[in-house]
Amino acid sequence: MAKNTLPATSEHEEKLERLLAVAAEIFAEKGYHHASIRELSRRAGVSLSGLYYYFSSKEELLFMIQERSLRRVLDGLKHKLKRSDEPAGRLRAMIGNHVGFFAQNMAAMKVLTHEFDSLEGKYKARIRDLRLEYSNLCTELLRELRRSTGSDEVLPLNVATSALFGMMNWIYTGYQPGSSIPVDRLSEHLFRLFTGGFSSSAEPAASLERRVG
Amino acid sequence: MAKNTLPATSEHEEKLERLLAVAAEIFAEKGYHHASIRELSRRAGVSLSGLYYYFSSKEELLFMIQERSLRRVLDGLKHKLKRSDEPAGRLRAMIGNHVGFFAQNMAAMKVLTHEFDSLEGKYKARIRDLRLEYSNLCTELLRELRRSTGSDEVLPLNVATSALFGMMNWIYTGYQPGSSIPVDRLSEHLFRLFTGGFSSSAEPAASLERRVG
Amino acid sequence: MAKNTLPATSEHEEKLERLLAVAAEIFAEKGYHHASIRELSRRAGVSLSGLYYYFSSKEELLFMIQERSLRRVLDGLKHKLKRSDEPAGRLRAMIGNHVGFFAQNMAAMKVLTHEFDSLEGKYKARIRDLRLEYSNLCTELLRELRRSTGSDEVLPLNVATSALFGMMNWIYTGYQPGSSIPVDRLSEHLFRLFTGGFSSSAEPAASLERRVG
Amino acid sequence: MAKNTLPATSEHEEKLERLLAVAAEIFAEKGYHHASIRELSRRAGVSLSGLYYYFSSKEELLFMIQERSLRRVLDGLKHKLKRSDEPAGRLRAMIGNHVGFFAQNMAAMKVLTHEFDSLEGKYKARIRDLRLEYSNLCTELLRELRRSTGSDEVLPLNVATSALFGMMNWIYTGYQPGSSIPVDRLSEHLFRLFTGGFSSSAEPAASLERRVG
DNA sequence: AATGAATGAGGGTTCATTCAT
DNA sequence: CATGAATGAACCCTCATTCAT
Repeated sequence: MAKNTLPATSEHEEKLERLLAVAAEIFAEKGYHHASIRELSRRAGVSLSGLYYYFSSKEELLFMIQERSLRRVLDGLKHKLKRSDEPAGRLRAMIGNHVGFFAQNMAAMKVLTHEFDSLEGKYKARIRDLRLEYSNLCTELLRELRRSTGSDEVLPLNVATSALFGMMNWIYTGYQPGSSIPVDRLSEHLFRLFTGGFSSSAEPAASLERRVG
Repeated sequence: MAKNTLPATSEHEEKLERLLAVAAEIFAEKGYHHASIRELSRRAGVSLSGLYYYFSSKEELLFMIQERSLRRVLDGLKHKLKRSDEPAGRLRAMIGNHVGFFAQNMAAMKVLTHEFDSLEGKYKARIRDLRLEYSNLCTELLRELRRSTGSDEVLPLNVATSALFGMMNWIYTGYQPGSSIPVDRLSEHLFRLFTGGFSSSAEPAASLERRVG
Repeated sequence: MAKNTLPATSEHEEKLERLLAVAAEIFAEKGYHHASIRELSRRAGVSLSGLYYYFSSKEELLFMIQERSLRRVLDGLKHKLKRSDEPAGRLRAMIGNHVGFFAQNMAAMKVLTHEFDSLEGKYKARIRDLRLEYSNLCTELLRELRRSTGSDEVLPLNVATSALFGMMNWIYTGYQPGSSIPVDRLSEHLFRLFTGGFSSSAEPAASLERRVG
Repeated sequence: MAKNTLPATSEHEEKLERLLAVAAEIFAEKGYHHASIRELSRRAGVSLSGLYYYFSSKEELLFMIQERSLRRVLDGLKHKLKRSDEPAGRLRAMIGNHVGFFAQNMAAMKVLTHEFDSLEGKYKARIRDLRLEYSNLCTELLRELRRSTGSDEVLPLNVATSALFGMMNWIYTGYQPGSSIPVDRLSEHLFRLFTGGFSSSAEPAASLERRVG
């Protein structure tokens, strides 16, 4: 009976999405605090006050950008993990998912990695929870992998997780579009670099030192 | 009497140093753009206008913090590199130097890693040069190491460098003082994690997959 | 069927009346200028733009609240005055009417007493006229009373009128519902307090001083 | 030794006082919420931001106006009460003090009587305390007076206090400068009007009714 | 060497109101 | 009748910086 059965993405949602994209670009370029709603208004072609129909504060804007990015990364990851049972493949999927998403949503991901502390109160708490969920999931993958390779490593898993995220998030620092390696290759490089050190345990490092000593 | 014969470190320099330290803390806490000179004035116990005797703009303040940190890291590294000839030891020295410095100058190092894009014009150019020098030096260490282990890796060295810096810089994200591993152990963990993957080349990764497959 | 034959109180009028009541509450709570049409929209469950079908501006809203209240007070008073011929009874009726109406329409009456100056132009003029009519009627009652008691008071009647309104309007300042005296008693108190001073002329005050001196 | 021994009123304090006076005028004219800091800036000949050197928010401005007025009224009253021991004289002093202060500081006093609810939080609490102190002191004066005249009135003292403040505060509603009675006479009128009713208790009112009935 | 006082530019946000649908 | 979406004007406030002293 209804003229249009509600589409998956309403016009309203579409416009909000577009605003979030533009805002993410500005936040990524200038940093959250230096960015101005007035510039968003200009770039989006919407009046300053008109923006507030779509969000209720600059901070909510930041929150929405971070939340949607994180959710999409997490959902993508969970979906991919269903396809693989063996630990190395699962870690490879995780890295591929993260790096791939980063490459395709550079602005939003930069905001996600750089502007967590710009949030406050409830917003911050909710993003912290999501981040924790993501990071715990990742730590779990590492635990599986370690168990499967039988290495009795002393490297604390949280340090490993941190290092892995550091590698993945830093790689696009100072990135110039077009000047770089295809995402697939990059992911594979990072995967090997990390698992090489992570799975080889203390011994290979020792052997390395012997070899080079 | 000798008030005016310039001592090795003049009173003026000492006070500037103190201001830089306080400023670094504020910048680290709130981010450069959100931080306010007023707060520096408050925390340092100096009048707002009095501050401008020691620096000429907020941006110069940011520049000085970054420049001094980078120089000290670089100088420390160069000094330590003199003591060792073998590639693995030299890389270990580099990681130890960076992580150690980070742990001891958390605020300044956070500013260094987070606020490069907040600089502009000449300031930005000069910090870029120093960063490049540091990063090139690091890439050189990796090249030495690869040559010495004989691995004909396809992993591009700039990717490796990026990944290494990512690991080192990320490790103190969300750091809570007192709740963590001693710096020496942390450095060693990172060293092994990185070199394990970096030096084992494609083969170990392949063997890993065989093992887990 | 009779949807379009205008009833004594049309649906339209009923809804307007409800809106005026809600608006009066908001204006009383926050003051006219601080109150927002958005809040009226929220509390009344009508869309922001939907409101403008019932009134054409925020100021008209304020005007309507004041006008209707004043008219009802005035009409009530005139009606009651028909029942009594003796001056004291007529003044008592006036006070009872005012205080009673205040107690039953606290919000609207607060708006009436507090927000006259928030009106402008024609709206203000029309309310001023009504206020004047009310106040003149009241002054007339005082004149009757004075004549009947034969007191040759020097107290100017407009001062007396002002004082009387002050007493009546102030009494509900900081009023907490339920914590107070019944309206009838309150009216009687005010009536006696006022007439006691008003009718006793200069002499009793002198005697008072003698007594306490 | 000091160049100038600090004067009772520093230049800074003088300027603040001037700003408060101008602000009080604007608040009195347009109401707190409708008044704009921009207009204060214009009328005071100080830049918008320059104002914030003297107060930290619009609400603090309102608070300072109310607090200083109240304190001056209270201090003036306490001082005058020292001179008189007999209850009627003390009440007369109270009314004279209040009305006199109102006449000389019309703007500030209008703000004090109209904009209490525009305050919030701590500011509101502190003004409420002062108001309470004033109102309690006034109630005490009434209690003394009643005791001394031996009248066993049933009129509750808080109603009497309310009525008295209502009379005093309302008298300048719609006041036009120059068009009015001298303050002294006005005070005396109000004093007699109030005490006449307050002290004559139920009997005179009864006699009045008999007379007029 | 240091400061109190002042400023222009710009920030985020709210508001009453309108208009196509 | 009623609404979702949009707007221009105005709001309070903060900031880095300056300058006379």
